[in-house]
Amino acid sequence: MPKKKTYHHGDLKNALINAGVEILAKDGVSGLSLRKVALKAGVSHSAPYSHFVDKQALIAAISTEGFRQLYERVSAVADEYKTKPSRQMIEVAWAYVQFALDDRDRFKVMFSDVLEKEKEYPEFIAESQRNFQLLRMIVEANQASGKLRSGPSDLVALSVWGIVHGFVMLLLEGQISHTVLEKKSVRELVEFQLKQIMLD
Amino acid sequence: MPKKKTYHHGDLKNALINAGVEILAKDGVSGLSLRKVALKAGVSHSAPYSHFVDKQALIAAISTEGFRQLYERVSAVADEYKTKPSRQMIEVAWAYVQFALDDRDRFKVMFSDVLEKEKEYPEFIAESQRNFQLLRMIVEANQASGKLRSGPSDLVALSVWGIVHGFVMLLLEGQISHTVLEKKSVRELVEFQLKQIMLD
DNA sequence: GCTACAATCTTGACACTGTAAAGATTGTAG
DNA sequence: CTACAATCTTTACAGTGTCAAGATTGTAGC
Repeated sequence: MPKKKTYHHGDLKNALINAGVEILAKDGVSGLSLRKVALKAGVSHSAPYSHFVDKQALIAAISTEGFRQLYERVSAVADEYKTKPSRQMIEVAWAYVQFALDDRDRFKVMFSDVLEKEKEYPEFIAESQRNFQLLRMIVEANQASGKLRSGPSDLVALSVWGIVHGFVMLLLEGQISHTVLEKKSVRELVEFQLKQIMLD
Repeated sequence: MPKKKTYHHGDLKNALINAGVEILAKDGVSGLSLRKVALKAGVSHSAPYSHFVDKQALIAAISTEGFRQLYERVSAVADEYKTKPSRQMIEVAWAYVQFALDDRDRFKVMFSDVLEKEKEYPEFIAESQRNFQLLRMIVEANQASGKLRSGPSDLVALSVWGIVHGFVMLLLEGQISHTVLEKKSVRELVEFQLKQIMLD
């Protein structure tokens, strides 16, 4: 897609989101400023305000887009292992972990307190709930094949998400001791985590 | 403790930490600025630099202090239920959750990406590992009484921490759907989470 | 095709932030 | 009592989010 230097950018909104993701990957969350994002997108420092009322709004958009991509990846994996109940859960969890490790700072932004008033961003809420519903369906499939305890699927899904998400967070924060990481690979650790909660 | 208006504050370092905690509770993480902290402590905006090289360093100190208090509470509860293996784990988890809910923003700061280069703050690392070792001991006690699966206690501790911590995070981020929260109290949800991983 | 409008982008400004440098004040070791 | 080191203030600067005013441009209606 060739870029003409017109006054009107054409697709600035998405350009800003992408620029934000790149900056996030390179400079981390503390390096993410509206002005840098604007600069990277090749517009003036105030241009973003035509598309986002706030810095928070841009962050919300970045997070929302992140959830969309997460959904893509997880649902693809879930689909791929649809016929293998014994592996589906671990592969889904692994995809989740990889997504986090792939883009650590974006993942952190998606879940951490950077976005303060989530309630004000309905798209963000919708997209994150869509992810939860996906997990819930996967959980129900696993319950049906006896891989997971029965019980309210939303609560069990919460457990599964919690155990994996908690692990990822501790991993990203560097709170998992070096000695543990030396003994097991991350993949093995995820597997171990899941085995604690899964039946067999 | 009466405050004399001397040039030398006397205990500015701790005063700054406490001021930081207060501001965190009132204005959240985005409202936490070095200058406000200094103002609240009654000193000039540059005074903090005599005690902390960075804003990050102050945040590290706040987090470290938070971990100390968390240790206090968790170890007290663990001790209290030392002779009741059936309840110890849930009470410990509940104390953890309450600690988070008590001071949401400080808890978030302790675990979220606000503190970027944790490695540079050995006290912070030490204090958080001390907490993990405490949990590990509790886990070993629960393994001994058959409440938890056997296996490497550090890994099992990781699972327990992960499942509770993940739940708390999702709770704090408002990612737990309203409908779930209507059906069960938070305490019940914690219990449900733990039951997924505990034996009986 | 022309025109008026609305969307988009730029410029300039402001208050607030973290941080550095230089100097003022004070406790304390010798 | 004095010199020094620790502590605190003052001043300054670049970077930040945000707002208001104006410039540019696509486009709907004639």
